[in-house]
Amino acid sequence: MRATIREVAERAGVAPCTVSRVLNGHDAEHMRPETKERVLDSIRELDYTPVRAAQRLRRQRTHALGILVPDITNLYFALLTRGVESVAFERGFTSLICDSSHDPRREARYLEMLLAEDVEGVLLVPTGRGDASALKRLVARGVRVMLMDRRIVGFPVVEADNRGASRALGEHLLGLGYERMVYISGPAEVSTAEDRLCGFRDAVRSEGGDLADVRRGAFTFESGFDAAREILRHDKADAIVAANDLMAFGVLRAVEEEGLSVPRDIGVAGFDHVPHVPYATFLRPELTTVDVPVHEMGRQAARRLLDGKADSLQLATTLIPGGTCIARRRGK
Amino acid sequence: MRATIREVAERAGVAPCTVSRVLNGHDAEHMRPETKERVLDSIRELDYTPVRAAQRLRRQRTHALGILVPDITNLYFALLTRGVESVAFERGFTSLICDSSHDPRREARYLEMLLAEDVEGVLLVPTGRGDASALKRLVARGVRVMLMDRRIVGFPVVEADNRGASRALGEHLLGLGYERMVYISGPAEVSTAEDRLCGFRDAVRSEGGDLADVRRGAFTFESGFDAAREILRHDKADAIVAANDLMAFGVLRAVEEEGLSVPRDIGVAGFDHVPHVPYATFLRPELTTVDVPVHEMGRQAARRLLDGKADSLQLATTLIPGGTCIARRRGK
DNA sequence: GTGAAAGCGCTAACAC
DNA sequence: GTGTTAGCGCTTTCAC
Repeated sequence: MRATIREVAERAGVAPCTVSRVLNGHDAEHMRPETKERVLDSIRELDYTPVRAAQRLRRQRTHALGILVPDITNLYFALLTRGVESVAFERGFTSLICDSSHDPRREARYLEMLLAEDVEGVLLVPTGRGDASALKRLVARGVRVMLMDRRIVGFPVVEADNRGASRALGEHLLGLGYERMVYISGPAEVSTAEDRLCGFRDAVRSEGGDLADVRRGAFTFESGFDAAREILRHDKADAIVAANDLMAFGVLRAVEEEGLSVPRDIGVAGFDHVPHVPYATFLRPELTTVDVPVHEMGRQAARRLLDGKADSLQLATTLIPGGTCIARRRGK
Repeated sequence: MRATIREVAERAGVAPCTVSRVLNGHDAEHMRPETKERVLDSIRELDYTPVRAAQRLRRQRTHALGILVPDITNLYFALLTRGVESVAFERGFTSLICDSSHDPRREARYLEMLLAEDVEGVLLVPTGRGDASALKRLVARGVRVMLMDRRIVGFPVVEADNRGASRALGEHLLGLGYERMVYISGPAEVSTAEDRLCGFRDAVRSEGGDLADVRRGAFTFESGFDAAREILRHDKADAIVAANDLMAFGVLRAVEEEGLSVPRDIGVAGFDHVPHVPYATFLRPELTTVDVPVHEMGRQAARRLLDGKADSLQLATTLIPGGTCIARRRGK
């Protein structure tokens, strides 16, 4: 049913290796053009495609990459994934995209699977800082590993300058005159959450002040909503700052239900600018946030991994003050 | 550096085929337990994993599936992809997830790539109805093809009952008393857009009326926003119905900028209930929409493809009247 | 109950 | 310039 290299060779009246040479453009120079033509004709006539498994076995290379993120339905990670995949595709690599669902056990299973698939590299956004063992096993096998967005000690990472950006955000808000800010942080085991909290604290403390309160969320809409409700009932916050936009959306919702308005009654800020596509910005123009160049993060991570550069990289971010996008839109 | 089956065999003092039998649980019954133990020990000690390429070559099966969607950053398709992948993973299949970016040429390139990867099946949300040729080539090669969400004649599909659901939506809105409804449709070459428009028309006409106007959008936020602006300036609509939620979000934004309020001044409806995760519903409780069980769509499509059932399937949908989710939340 | 041997489809070193 | 040949790592038929 399916043509093999031998059938192509027979039909063209040549040996299999000649066909192979044509396919891989090997000694295209030293080959009689008419031979090449005959081979190409046979390939076309038989609709021949090389069997990848045979190539991989023979070449001892898979040209495959694994991408493992905590949640592909989260726009942030979807854009990151796309960045990685685009570079991989350009360079002739096949990407295996996996979704750990924020579950370290699923993460471990997928790493196992990627190992079994003999990927040459893995680009990973880890669920936490736990299982370096699974990663070390990959490295021991010669698989290149590059972390994205979140750090784990001992592995290279391409990440945003979360701490610096968060400090800048804090300074911006202090400049607007807020004095009783409550911070909703993210999961303890995630470096981005920690960095953002630290950076924000840096800013507040350098002014001699401190945060009115810090609560821990889970980077989800619900957890932002619940935390904000609590804050609005008990604290006398003049601003609520969430460690990511998803939680900030929850805050906005809670503020709205309380009959308050942003920024008149209270300030609200997020982080990571989940929108990237226009609609969330349009829906929530009052949100102050920080843009993380997540697509570029994916591209850089893939490039470095493929180029064999095993060192880390920090990407710069952009502060998006509330209201900006609306203004831009109106001005166009 | 990496162990092969022969090394495992030598270390266990058996022949390679015995190791293979253990790995694949073949004649586990007729095997001396101590032999099996010795083999398992060697596997563990050498951290052995079979080379997939060799297995695939020998077995003449890849256990790989292709998933090709127009935009993985769109939550709708991300959830669909996840549904497919979950079933594939459960059954020991590897998924190759691809993103055509709504571009028929990229779509063709990815189909090519999947063919080269020797996938056993392709689950596809086509960009349009154009290139059946690429699909036919796959089928001719023995690759199973299952469409999702959007139809192309001649191929099986798992889709929502868009026409029926849209009719129900129309009847619901008519029941609320709207009389001058303007419809924003989707791209002409996409069956879902066509079906939704037809169904909505069915409803309005069965009451002896007709739509005040029909405009064509591109299923994007921007196109919904722009169309709504036009409508609000020229038509005297009492309701705007968009063929998907993304455009409906654009409509809501335009309505807001116009200083109008939903549903007091104007009704707004969407389709496909993009939220699925709580946050969009929370942010936009006033939107009336139709829930499409898109994760289940993915699971069903994968199951049917893997089970060799090459017939189509329509899934039922659920009407979500505006305001419902807020009410539910408050009640909890 | 286990082993020997062939071969899946391809590539590359070496012939000529 | 092109062909011959060996072998990548695995599974499976057929011996015994």
